[in-house]
Amino acid sequence: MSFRKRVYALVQTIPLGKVAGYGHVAAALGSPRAARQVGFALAALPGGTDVPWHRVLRSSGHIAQQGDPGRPLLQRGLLEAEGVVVEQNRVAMDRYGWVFPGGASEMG
DNA sequence: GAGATGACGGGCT
DNA sequence: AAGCCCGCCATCT
Repeated sequence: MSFRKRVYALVQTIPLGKVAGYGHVAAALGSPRAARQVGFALAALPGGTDVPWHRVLRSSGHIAQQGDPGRPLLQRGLLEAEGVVVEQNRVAMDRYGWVFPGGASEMG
């Protein structure tokens, strides 16, 4: 099982209408500093995958850019299609920010 | 085995 | 508050 495979398996656990950050995904995989690789793995995803890659954004809720202006544009449409409100290529991580199970260390 | 790259993330000004 | 720069880790060659 490669790092990328873990990414695909993990993002598939993101519920509809929610989003997550690359760093959060990487951290959930054991490499909180491998945020780049999360995107690297998602970038390798083909068209028509079973992986909800569009539910993965930057740490600030911003949509990433890949050089292809169509990718972030599609992501924006998919998010809105799920009920996620996007403003200026940004979503309210405060409202749609998904948190992976197992690392539930909220206190208070 | 080593070098180069990239859907990121945080600090400074 | 917004923009620029380097470092990080895994993948590809």
